[in-house]
Amino acid sequence: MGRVTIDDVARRARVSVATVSRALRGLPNVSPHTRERVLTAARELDYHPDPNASRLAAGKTRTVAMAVPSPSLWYSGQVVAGAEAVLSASGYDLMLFVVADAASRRRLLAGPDRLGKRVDGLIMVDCAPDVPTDFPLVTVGAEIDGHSCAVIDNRAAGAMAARHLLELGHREIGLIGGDPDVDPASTQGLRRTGFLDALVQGGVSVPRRWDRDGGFSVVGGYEAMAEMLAGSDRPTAVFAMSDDMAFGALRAAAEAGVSVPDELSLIGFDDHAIAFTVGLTTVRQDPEALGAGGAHLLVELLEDPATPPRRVEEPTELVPRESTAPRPRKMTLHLAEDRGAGESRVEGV
Amino acid sequence: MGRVTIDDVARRARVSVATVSRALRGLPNVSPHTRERVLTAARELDYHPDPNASRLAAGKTRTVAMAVPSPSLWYSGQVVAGAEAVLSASGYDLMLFVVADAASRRRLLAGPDRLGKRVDGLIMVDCAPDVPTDFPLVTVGAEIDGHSCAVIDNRAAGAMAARHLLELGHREIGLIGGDPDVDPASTQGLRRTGFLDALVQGGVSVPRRWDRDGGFSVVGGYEAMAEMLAGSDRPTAVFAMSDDMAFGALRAAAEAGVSVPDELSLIGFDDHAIAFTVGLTTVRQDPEALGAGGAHLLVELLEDPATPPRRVEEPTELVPRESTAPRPRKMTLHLAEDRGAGESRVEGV
DNA sequence: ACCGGCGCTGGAAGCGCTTTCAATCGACGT
DNA sequence: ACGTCGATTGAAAGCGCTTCCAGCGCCGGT
Repeated sequence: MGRVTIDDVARRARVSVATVSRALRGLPNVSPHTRERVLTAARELDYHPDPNASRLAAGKTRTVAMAVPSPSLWYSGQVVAGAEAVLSASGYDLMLFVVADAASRRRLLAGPDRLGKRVDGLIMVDCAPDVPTDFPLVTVGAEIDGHSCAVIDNRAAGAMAARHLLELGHREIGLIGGDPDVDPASTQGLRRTGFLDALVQGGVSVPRRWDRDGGFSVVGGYEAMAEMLAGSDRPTAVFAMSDDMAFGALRAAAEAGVSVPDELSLIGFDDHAIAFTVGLTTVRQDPEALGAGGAHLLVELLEDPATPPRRVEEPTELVPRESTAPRPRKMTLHLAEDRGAGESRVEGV
Repeated sequence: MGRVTIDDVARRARVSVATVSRALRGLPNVSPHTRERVLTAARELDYHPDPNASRLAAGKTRTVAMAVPSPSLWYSGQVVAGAEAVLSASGYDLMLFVVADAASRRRLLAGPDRLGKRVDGLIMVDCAPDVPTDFPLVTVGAEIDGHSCAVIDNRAAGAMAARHLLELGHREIGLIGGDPDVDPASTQGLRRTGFLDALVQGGVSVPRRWDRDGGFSVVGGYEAMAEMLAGSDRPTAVFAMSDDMAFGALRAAAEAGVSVPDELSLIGFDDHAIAFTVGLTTVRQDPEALGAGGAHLLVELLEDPATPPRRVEEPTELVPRESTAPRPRKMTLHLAEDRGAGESRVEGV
């Protein structure tokens, strides 16, 4: 088995290999009768063309690569799963590359050694090529000129979280995200500015000490929240830019004896499968759909290289649960007459 | 770029393509001087051999496949990440296949169409080939004769969970696992019987109504626990065979007003990144190490096909946290004289 | 000085498939 | 009945690399 070549099929069907090749690939100019004979012969022999030979001769691999920065994130897993499903349905194989740092990302594209010769196209998850390229690629999560992408409206989603907090009356608001100085055009940059801008519209701004980097990991979120809570003054609400970080934050709050949502409202992002479990209010996105969308886009592009770039946007949705609540009322009395200095607060119901 | 062939290098180095091929691959019978010239030429031209052409001619792809049943599980993500790291370090590319059902699994191996011609070897995660095969493959999680594997001692790990519960004094114990009638030799079969057997050793058996299938998903665990708690009598402790299910179970308990660990102890399995967040007692395993181990095993096998099968076992560890506690004390008074019937219970401290 | 070897090289035959390009065969038009 | 055109089909030339095999200097041995 596995040793059947196109010659065997040709011999059995009593035609030339050229005809077999054409018949099997559904090309025109093959009489129905001949085609039938070839197909039968191929079936009987359990023939399957050697993909490498095809590739060598034709330049197609029926394989696409996927570049993922952090494969162990829940989000990444979902995206990959979504993409795999449509790719395999379309007859493509999936090659997975982890591009944790810029170096490996560059190597992936710059070096035609790997990619170009091994795969027909590339799906980049939440990252983009460092240099422009004409290699067939689409992005998921991130957006970049000249290429199709499957994304969510991160600005709007961030704003959604902000408005939710604002509507609950919160004014002292913290943020657990990634690097505060990240590229504003990146996925997390948009989410961040969308959130911050909406807050500003509501007259609220986030002081730097409440704007922390949680590294998008559970323990990162834990530490960020712990530090925020250790400060002299605390926010009454916090937006964690991923549910993973929110879970960590929840723990930190519990350990600090800060009750959620009574003293602190927390909203996450993703609607991680586990989120409902702890009653986490969050902004839902569907990474599996994103992955599937990206895969569709790429297949479309490979099928017809002339396809112009498209942008498909998956919806996003606020999922209110138990981790957010109206801001605890605080009355602020200005005691003008009293000892000259400022103000003091009295907590009320 | 990318159009450089071995001929170009040969021409530039003023040697034959045969020599270039040998020199580049470090084969013997090339004089140091010649080799140097070839390497230089290759570098200057930024030459990279076409993997497809090599494969066609030599039969090697420097690519390995990974078959994963449920790619979106936290466990799977970790395994893949671990494997990817060592594979890419060893110069192999990773192809990912999702084999959700037996059909796709069979197709993957039986049909030499895909695998055999595309990859040098295969890593099967928590699953095994349906038919014996001599294709180079190793398993992760599962064990199977004749092939190397990277595993944990599921029996021992299951027993560990059982003993923990037993030591806390629990006697009414429930189980949230997969299909109760699963193959006892499979990953979950071993974990299950390890747990059950250890319980029996402690004189405890799990009645069927407390032995539920949680499908290894969060909501599956939720539903399983909800049903268990809805019954007339409840266990005082439950072992969820994955943390995901445990998270769901935790939620179900909360909704049922059953306090953990006061009224119900819950122990999970995995030590999911989020587990510490909810104080889940669990049995830790390191899926990333498993993936890395499997990858090593496969690389070893590919490098030297004569390598005999090896079994590497990763350690497992009980991580006691807040979700388990001593069994609530119950005194059972046999009121012999009283109204004939059996017994009644009085809860004590 | 002659011969068997050994180390290094180049020539050339594929690996299995795709793709011109030319040849073949009817059918059709006049 | 003859030339033509389109639909089919086959022969053959690669795709870029590996590898078998033969050729060639140059060594030590006799």
